[in-house]
Amino acid sequence: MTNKKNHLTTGEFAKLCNVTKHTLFHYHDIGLFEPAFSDDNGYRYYHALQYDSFCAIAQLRTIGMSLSEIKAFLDNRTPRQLITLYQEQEDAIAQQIKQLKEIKKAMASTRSHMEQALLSINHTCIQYETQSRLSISKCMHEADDLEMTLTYANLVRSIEDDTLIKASGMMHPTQDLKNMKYDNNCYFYLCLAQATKDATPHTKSSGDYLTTYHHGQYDSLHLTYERMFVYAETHHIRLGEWCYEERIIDELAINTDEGYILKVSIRIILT
Amino acid sequence: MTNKKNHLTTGEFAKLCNVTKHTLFHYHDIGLFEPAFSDDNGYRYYHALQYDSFCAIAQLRTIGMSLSEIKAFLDNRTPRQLITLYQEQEDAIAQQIKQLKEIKKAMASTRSHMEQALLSINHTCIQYETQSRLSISKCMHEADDLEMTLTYANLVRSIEDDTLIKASGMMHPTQDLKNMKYDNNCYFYLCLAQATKDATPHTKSSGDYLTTYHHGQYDSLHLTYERMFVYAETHHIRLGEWCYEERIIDELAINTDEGYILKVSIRIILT
DNA sequence: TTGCTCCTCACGTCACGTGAGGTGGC
DNA sequence: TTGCTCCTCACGTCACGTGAGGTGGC
Repeated sequence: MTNKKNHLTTGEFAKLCNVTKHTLFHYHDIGLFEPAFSDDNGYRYYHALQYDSFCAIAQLRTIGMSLSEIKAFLDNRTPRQLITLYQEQEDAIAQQIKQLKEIKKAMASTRSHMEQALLSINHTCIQYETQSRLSISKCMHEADDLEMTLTYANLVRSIEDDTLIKASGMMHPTQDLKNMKYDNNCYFYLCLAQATKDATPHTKSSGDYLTTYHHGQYDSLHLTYERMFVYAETHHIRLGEWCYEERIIDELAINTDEGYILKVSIRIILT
Repeated sequence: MTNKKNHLTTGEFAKLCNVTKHTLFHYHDIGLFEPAFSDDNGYRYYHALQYDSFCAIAQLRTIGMSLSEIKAFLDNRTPRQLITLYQEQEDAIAQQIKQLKEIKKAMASTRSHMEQALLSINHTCIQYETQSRLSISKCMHEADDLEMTLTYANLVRSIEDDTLIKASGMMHPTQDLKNMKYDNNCYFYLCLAQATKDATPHTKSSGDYLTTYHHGQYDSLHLTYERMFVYAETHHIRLGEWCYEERIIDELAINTDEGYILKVSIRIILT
């Protein structure tokens, strides 16, 4: 039997590796990493040179591999295999970085919209917006809550899982709203980080938009539109075809009963 | 009691939300998200308008919050709270991106070192290297395996948890190696992504290095050094103070008994 | 009635963490 | 002997997933 003096107990080896004893127990249990030998009384003894081996496992853990993947990899390891693994990981990381950047950007944008919304209560102004491509739902006519929800949920499900939704809302034909038909020919839309193949596209063109942040319930939305139309008329502004209602402060920021904040915007046609 | 016709069963609502029924069961269990009402026979019924509420939870899940954190957040949600949360998340994401970039870069670098090592077997050449700052261990004299491991492990533990190790190895005084004293005054070193306060720094200066990829066991390393010293002498090359042995292909890529590949490099002093 | 859905246990997964209760070595 | 370490259960955590076995509605 190997001399115990040259070996480390579970506790000692764990301290060396900066993990708890239980991690070593677990790795032993699943056969991923075993002590150099065990005593008759069940005591585990690790050899100092096993440290390298443990570090290899720890390294693969940090890149997110599961213990069974690590076992499989180490059982068949070759320099070529490692090179391939790293190549794959680098690609995956590049993907992740891209995703994270998009998420971060979307959050910052949402934040700034929220800040603006909290400042400008029901106040109409003119804002410039850049062009954006929207994915839109099927057209809705006099839809009830259930149908609307189903339509919206279908739109959300139609996009790929890892596509980020940067903004969402509803759009109405301006003419219908002027005629006080609030549930005719309206669509849900999503503004996505990447364009999706499946969903129907709609281009929200760049330009100046007559903009109001609507605070409160949906049923007072018609008042906001009426104010905007009056504003347009008194200022001799011609309005574009579509009215966009974008969700700025919703369920995520506030309880349903307190009312959302919507950013209502209608393009200004230069005459 | 509310009319069932206007409501969705667990299965229907789950499909809408793109999750399994069990997710809804679980959220119900922990009181995170409950059906609009339950029937006498225990059937759960969800209202279409609850979809928004579910989406809020799903959104917070995608940014990595735990269910209890989500519950706590939603219980106290305000637009201000959300803005703060997003700000924190953005900072955290920026950190993550930085980390991922470093990991990716380190992997690519390791990969290219490995590729080179696999091509250049025991062949001596001259390579230019940029300056790097190394964190070094305490000095070792005639240390055995155990002491060496302890020293190396201490060095590794001395750096902060999230600091990436880009490369590691050992350095010897060139003079000692020339005198065939292979375990005098040698140090372990780590090349870190960020400089750490605690560890002792050592600067590996930029310049041309006499370089060999040593394949095989440690005990044949002296042969490699002898070859390098002969090469230096025949080419009238003056060598720098330190010899660096960097681990290129180790436990992670190959089984211990097959022997590592080390990159041995000694700076060339211009005369 | 058939076929589908609903329900509630109860146990599994993943990589350990956290004691409890008992033993062994210096 | 004291104080520390070692061990093995066994159960907990997290966010569900996976059946089993039974019931209910159209």
